[in-house]
Amino acid sequence: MMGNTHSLLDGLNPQQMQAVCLASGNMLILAGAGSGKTRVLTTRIAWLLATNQARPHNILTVTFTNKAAKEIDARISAMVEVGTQAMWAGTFHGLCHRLLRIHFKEANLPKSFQILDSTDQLSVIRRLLKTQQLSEELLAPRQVQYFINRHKEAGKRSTFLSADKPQDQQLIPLFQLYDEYCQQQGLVDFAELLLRSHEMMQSNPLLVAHYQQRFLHILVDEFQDTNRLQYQWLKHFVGKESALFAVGDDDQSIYGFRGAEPSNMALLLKDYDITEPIRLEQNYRSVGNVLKAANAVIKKNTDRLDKALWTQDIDGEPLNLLEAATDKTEVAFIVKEVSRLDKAGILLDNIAVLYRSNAQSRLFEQALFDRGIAYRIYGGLRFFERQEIKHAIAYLRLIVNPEDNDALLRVINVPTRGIGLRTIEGLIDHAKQFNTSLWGALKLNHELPVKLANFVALIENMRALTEPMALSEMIRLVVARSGLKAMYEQNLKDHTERLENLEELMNAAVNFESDGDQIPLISFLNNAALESGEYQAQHGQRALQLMTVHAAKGLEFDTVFVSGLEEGLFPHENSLTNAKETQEERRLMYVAMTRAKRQLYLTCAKQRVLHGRFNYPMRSRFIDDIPSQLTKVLSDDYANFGTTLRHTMVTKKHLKTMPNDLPYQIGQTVMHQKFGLGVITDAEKMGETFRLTVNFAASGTKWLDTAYAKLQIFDESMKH
DNA sequence: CCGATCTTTATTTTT
DNA sequence: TAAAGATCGG
Repeated sequence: MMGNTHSLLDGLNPQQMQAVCLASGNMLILAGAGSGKTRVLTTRIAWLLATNQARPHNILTVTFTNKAAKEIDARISAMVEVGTQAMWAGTFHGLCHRLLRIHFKEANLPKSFQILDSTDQLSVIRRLLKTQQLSEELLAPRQVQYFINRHKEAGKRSTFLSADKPQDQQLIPLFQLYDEYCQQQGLVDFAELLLRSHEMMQSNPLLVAHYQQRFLHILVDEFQDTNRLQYQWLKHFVGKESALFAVGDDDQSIYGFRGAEPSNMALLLKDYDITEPIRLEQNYRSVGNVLKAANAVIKKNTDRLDKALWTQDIDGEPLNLLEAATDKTEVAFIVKEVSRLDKAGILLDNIAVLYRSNAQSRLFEQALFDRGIAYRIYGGLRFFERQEIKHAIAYLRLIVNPEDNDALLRVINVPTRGIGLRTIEGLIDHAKQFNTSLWGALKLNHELPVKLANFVALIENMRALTEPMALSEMIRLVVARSGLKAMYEQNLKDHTERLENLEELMNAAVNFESDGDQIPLISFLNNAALESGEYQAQHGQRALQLMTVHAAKGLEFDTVFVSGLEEGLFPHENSLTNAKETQEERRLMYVAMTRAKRQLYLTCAKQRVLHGRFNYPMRSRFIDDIPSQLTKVLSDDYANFGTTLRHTMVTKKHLKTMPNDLPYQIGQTVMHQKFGLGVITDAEKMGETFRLTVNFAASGTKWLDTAYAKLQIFDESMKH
């Protein structure tokens, strides 16, 4: 089983070598972007195995995404001959889930507890607000959700909170009520997975001893993204005999919104007496120009441990900059460029299009489809969050556990079967009265209205029929019998896609049919909440990679397009009021740029449709932070996109509202003496003059009358 | 009391 | 734009 140890270590630089071959003890590796972080992590595992310092079951590897976990597993398998099944590798949430399944009793959970994803969580909260007679206007469900999650991620239960602010007086009891409801229903939200297993370990020295003995090596990737609870959770596993190996980069901390505390890195040094972390500062990924540009952007952040990332590589080509006329021409340009690169021999897998938010993927999808370019979108509308999938899953959940109120409410009238709001309210009252589940209330009543009786019969009938079936067959039957299939077949608008997704659900189920440990259906249902759904087609096929910047972390590509670089989109407008969040946006930009090995394109549009409206954003501050000698400005070549352009501009809305004698153009950048630079977003004729709506970079939106306001048309050539 | 249709509204990032 | 809520006709 001994691999060749020397070939494992070939080509590592001294710092990487030091990290891989650490003898014992805990260590933090400060690893800049592209410095071989993942390589060090995986090589260390392979080295531990190859030199017999550890067996697979002694190793616990924690990552942040399922994709990263798979990647690590694949790389190790390629390096060593030992099977890695006994190794525990996964996300914090995945690992906690595993723990709770094994030790459900110690965690005080029912055996068949279900995981609540964020959408489910929100609807539970909505319903809770309703039962408490609290109007959503007074207390936004999202705010309640944020309150609960934020505290759980800090390791706090409602009972440990004191109402400092007046609003907390309402929120704390809600938090408590929510937790009671989840406990009673056997529901576990994402943060609860962590908190619950943390508490379980805390009160269970035997378990702690067991796992400390088992896991001699605990490796954590992307350590800068751990939150306080995750940090405390990790501590349970680090014993006298075990070694914690954490890898991170504070410049790549992009999960602040999820409670990530980059300060955990400093805490780690202190708590584990690490005097000197190992620093990996040589970048092996990107050419000089890309690295210089990325450094110029990140340098503007104040809260950072300054690092000196350098490369031996050549400068390479300048970065390509494009300010397109519209979001459509931006996409058209990128797609055309991709097709050119493809023909020039760059593999499509090696090209990525990145964007700030998932909604931006639609335009690309359309354009790529039209052009016949293979593409693969990661994330996006998560497979298991689509309504048709949720409906199907709710039926399955009801079959497993009829007491599942949420599942029942979701499908009792989907497809519509004449059970309306009144009936359901009556049912809820009835259940409350007899202190039972909704299903219990249905069974209690012997004179059920026909429609309700039919529903009960349907569920029981499906349960009986599917009992002997394989999982995928079971899903097929449920989709057909429940009427979901017929419902989507009738609905011509989106029927193909939804039916295809249901079909895909059956395909995904096949993978769980041979899961020996558990009842396939149960393990399938639980994975549904945690897996983001890499079940998209085109597996193995060479395809252009599309994803959010968040999803791209840890990956690298020959050529990278960062699109939608506009103020309000990237940096996102929700982050502009908060300096901390603006810094996170900047780190996000840094992550995006450093994904590129050889070529980097930065693009933005002067006009963009957002939430179904036209917007005229300024280009992103991040573009202006890059020294102009590193960039080359491209044009989106109007002639080629004339059709798309005309299509966008000549909408009814524009014909109606745009006075044709307007001396300016919508979308034009103008300079105002007092307000500075801005973009004209709207115009209205007011008698002889016009009232312009101008979005100023510094001071926001203003209305200006052309009779008074002196606006200077801002010449593009002045910028560069 | 249901269900279809109109209206409103809220839109980041991930597990 | 799309999903959730409010309204209206049967």
